[in-house]
Amino acid sequence: MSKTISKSERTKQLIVERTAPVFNEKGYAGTSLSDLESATGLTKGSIYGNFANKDEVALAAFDYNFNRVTRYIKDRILATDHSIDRLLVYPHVYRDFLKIPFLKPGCPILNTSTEADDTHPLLRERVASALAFWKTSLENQVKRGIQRGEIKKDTNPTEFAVVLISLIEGAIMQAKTTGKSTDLRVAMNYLEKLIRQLKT
Amino acid sequence: MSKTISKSERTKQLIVERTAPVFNEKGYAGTSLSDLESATGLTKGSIYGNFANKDEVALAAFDYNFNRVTRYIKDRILATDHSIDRLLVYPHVYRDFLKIPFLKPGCPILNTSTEADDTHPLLRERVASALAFWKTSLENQVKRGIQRGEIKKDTNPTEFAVVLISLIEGAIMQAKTTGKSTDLRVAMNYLEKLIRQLKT
DNA sequence: TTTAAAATATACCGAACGGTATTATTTTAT
DNA sequence: ATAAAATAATACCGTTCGGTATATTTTAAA
Repeated sequence: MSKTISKSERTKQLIVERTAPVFNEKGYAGTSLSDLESATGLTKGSIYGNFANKDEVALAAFDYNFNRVTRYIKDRILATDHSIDRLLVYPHVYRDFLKIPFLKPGCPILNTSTEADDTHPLLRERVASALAFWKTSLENQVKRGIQRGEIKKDTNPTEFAVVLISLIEGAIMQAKTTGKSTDLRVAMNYLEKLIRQLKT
Repeated sequence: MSKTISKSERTKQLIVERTAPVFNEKGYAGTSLSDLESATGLTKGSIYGNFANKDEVALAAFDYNFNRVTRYIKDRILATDHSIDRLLVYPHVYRDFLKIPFLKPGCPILNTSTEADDTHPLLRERVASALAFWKTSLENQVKRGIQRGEIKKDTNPTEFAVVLISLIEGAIMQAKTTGKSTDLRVAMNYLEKLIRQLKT
């Protein structure tokens, strides 16, 4: 099927892969074109032959970073069956968040959101979509659990989703600031208790 | 006592007051010297006569922003007596977070943390101190409540502090990203329930 | 194998960056 | 009132910024 991948498509992909970690670590304003050059080993001319401007690279980089986390979580969720176990994937993964190499610079949603919310409408919009996707996915997991009789019927899917996201993102912020994952573990232990209480 | 406030001290204060909101909105890397000029109405020469460099202005601006939030909360806490009521100040204040003018650009801790954690050691250190102060203060409030018999004895002060901070910061991030405070309210309603459950 | 097209590198643009030496102007203390 | 000292404005520094026109190389089709 996909026998022919054009050269430009390959370099485009390379640019995104190599620059995505830089954008996640340094932020949009903090990442310069020369950063992009040294990350890719390409020149400005080459990068701008594949992307219209810095914005487009940043947007593609965010998508790449977000998809990577999403895939990481999804793989682990699909490896389990019971709804409670599926939800437990979150505290289990995020407990060791800082040990996952490609997530050292933090959560792309959190990093990008705080920088872009008041300054970069396009990027903010991407983050908003990512967040909405995550939230809906969580709500659906809860609903699935209720239908299957694995999760208490009076559970509020939206409240659970918002609380889970808040706990994770808030705890990551604390861990990144202190440099220790103590608080992250405390928060994830709490989240785990919370999830187990949902069990019928 | 403080009859003589030197001119330089006054302008120093003016620079901090005027630039603090800019730093909170645009971030450290996103705020330029010309931004500082237009925010203060002063020239570079004047600003650099009072501060050694951009870093020092940014550090002072962060302290200013953090103290402002802290004072805002503290005033409301000291106006109540019962430990549960004191803790309830947090969800009550942060529910309307985005409506408080000087907090429109978001929480200074959250904004500064995500930008500085991997890029700006001095600034990161300031945020770490601010966060530690907040956490300790929360733990002490819980301990006070236990001593007074107002809060259940088996309450874990550290866990409560970490969870409260996570819920607040995580929910702010969501609200800032979506532009709506719906999720912030959901999270604060949950936090309120959580606090009421601590009551003896 | 030749050749046109596509992709990349080179060399450069004006603007904005953070920062500073010097000059002009206020304050302040006498 | 005045001189010294403190403060602010001006004018400028070299560097880096994001971006681009042009030249060169690489790729793929004929």
